Amino acid sequence: MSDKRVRTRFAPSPTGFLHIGGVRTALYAQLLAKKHGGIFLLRVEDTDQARMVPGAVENLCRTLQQLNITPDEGVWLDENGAVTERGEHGPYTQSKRQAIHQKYAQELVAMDKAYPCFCTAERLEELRQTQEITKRPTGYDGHCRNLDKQEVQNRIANGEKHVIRLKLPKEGSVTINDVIRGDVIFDWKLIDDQVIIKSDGMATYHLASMADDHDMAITHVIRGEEWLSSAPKHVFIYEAFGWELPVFAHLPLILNQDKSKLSKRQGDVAAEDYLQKGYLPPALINFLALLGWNPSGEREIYSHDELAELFNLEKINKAGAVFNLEKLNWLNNHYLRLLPDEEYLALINPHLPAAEQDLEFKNRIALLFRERLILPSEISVWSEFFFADKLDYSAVKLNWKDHSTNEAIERLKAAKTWIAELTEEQEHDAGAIETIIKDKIQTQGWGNGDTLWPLRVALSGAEKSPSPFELIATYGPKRSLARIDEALAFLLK
RNA sequence: GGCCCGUUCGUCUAGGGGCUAGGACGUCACCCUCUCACGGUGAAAACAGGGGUUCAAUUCCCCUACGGGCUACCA
Repeated sequence: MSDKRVRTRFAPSPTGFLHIGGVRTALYAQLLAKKHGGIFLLRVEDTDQARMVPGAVENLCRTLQQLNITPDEGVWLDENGAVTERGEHGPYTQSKRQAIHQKYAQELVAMDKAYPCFCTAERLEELRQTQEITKRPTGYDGHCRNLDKQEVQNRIANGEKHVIRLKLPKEGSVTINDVIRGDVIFDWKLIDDQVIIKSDGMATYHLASMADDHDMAITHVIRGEEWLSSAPKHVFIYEAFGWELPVFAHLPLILNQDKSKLSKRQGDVAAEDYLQKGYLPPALINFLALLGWNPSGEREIYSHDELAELFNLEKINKAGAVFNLEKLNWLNNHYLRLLPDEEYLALINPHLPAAEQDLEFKNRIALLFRERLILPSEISVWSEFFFADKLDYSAVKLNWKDHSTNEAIERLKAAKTWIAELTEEQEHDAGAIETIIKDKIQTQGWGNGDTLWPLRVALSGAEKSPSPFELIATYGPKRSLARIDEALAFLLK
């Protein structure tokens, strides 16, 4: 490679949500640009008017920016959240480049590398059906490939509807050099004369994307594997114009559990859904980066910056990768635990009852369950008993194993006096509380189990919960004593 | 059907002509322990199959099987 500046791009079409696979494609493009001090740009491919979804561009940009995959150039969201463009190579929205695409198409026609085609949709449909019935490969039969020039001019002058097709070689082969897959050879005779300008005047992907990649000085075309089969057409266009080819990298697909292409049916594929559920951007980035690429070694955790430093196209895997939600969950828990307390608390607070006014109490609860959470929203289930007016003890056993109820009552009464004696410094210190209570238990000659179990169940109303020391520290003495009284009342009833 | 791509534990992967094939998630066991979670220790778990090449193939080549992508006036 020459030392020219690396320029990569992510070029989605605004047909709805941002697919999680698209996020990875965008991420790799950004990572490569970052690594080489280059430019990562966002271009919107909206040449198919029929599939346009209102608001999709904003949504796309917002999701990308939330994930810190903000483009250096091209389409982006300004401070007010409005869609704008920046950069010298614009416009970056393909529908605004129609005239440019038209000009390139005419040049191709002039060079005899493309031709107008007047075939109707009906004729094409008939052709396909005949081919299918006779079990021949489907494809355009070249009906308009060699029309008389004068006839073509007349028909166009008469306003006859037409498209422009590529005039591909009929023999020989073409070799695509892909950084990930090496040389891939295709026979020209098997490749269709692809439509590059539709009858509505809009270019198709094949022309639009190549023309724009060239005009925007893209050095590395990073895209999904589904494009590999059409790469010959793209190389043909580049070579027809004598343009220097970009580096091609066709990424392996992200798959469902059953190895089919990741689809909506089998889980969430929209990046925004993950964000909304509470998956953290660094966790998502870490996870996606390692889905199909690995810098070698045994590390699992990488920051966005570290990824940019280590990234390289050559180490991308060839095989598709199953989207492993379990691992994403593990990563999210990991990143949740790494968050500064302030940020963590801000994330959790919305999931705690708004009616509870004691913010300190709520914060202690949030911190208590931190290592158990995969998603912030899960706090509401874990912490439910803290906010309940009354606990229901009927479903749990307050006495330890085969110990008696009277024994449980005795231990709970003792615990009340211990809690009442806690100093202000001790009352929210689980460690100190543990030392004190264990010491008291020992002086009494009691056992940890027969004392701590009733105490913990009295405080939580549940068989499974954090330790009684943590519960006391989280509740504070007043609420702790009230809970124990509730349990006592239940036992003495 | 045709063309193209792929195949290391269940999953993500490391490795690469000679290794006890390594790590992570998940699973299981044990430890810690009043329960759960965390943490610690350990276990089960893979080179798709068949031919070559080679002193030696999981690694290189070929074939088969299986999986996937493409086969639009969609991207």
